[in-house]
Amino acid sequence: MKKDNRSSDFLHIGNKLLSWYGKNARDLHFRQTKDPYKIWICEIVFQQTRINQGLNHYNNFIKRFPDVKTLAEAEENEVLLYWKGLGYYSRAINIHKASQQIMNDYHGVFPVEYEEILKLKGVGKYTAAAVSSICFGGKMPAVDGNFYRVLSRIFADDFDISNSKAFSYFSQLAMLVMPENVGDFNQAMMDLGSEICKPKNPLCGECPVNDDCLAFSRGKTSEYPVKTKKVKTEDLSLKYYFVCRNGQFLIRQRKDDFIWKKLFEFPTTISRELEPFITNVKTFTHKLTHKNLTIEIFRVEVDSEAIWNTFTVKNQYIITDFEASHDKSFPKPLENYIQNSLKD
DNA sequence: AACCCGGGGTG
DNA sequence: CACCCAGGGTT
Repeated sequence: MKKDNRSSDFLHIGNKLLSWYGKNARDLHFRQTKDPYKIWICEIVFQQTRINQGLNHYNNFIKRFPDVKTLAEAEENEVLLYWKGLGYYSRAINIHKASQQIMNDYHGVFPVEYEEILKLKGVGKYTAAAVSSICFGGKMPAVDGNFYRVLSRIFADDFDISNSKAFSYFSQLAMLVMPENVGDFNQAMMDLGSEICKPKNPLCGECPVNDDCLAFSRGKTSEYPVKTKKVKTEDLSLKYYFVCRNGQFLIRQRKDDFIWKKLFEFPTTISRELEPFITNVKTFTHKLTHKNLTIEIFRVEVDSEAIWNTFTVKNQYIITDFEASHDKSFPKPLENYIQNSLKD
């Protein structure tokens, strides 16, 4: 009786998932390609992002940057513009750097080996496994939040997914289940996790592996996965000055630390001479995953060209207007403020 | 190993 | 309101 790592008693689970995937795969057009560039962009766009939320961004991005070379030769700010509103902006910065890595280190040819793909900026073990398996027949499970949920339920495993060892732990569980066709298996797990084995109210009646699911047979799917670490949010206040004159206003680019990396924003301070020009202030709130923002925007309508020039030049602000601001990427709440200003 | 990074959807 | 999402980087 042969007994290697791949002929586990649980292999039939992976095969059921494969055959389920064959009939029930979500109709996503990027599944029609094995172009590693497109799959890579796809994986980055949809990190921590639901398909419906990122689909337009993905399509527009691919249309503007259809290949590695086009992306590598683009300006970083234009890449950021195509990422506007998606969040986690370091993804855009890293994707751009990685495209230049591919041009410089791999002669513009997307690397085939998992270990090489892993060297690209912004590509971690999940993404390297996904691209490798989908495009090149790699044999690594693409372990993500779906894997955690599905596997912890099937095995009724209470391993804490907050634990930093969760990735390697569930990778080993995945190996027990994983069939030969790893690319389709990885995507099957994504679809099952998204459509059937959902975080709340999973559709176990429609699940192809409900016979194999310990959590289901025990009526305890809601207890998995176990996650001890709770999300904590803190309050943060931001104050901006919308300094404008003759339809123009002042902006600057943020650093690549803290939130909204390298996005554009309004001045956060003004000189004393500008204070008399404040005409109104708008206060609103904006929720981020780890922060509750309170944002105050003081509108400063400058009627003195001398003061405008002095302030603008001294602080090296960028002068823009409503039309030109469409070429820059602003944080969501500031984007909204600019849009509302058009109606005033 | 702990912490940080967005925006939108869900129950 | 808490939790989740085709995670990765930094410290």
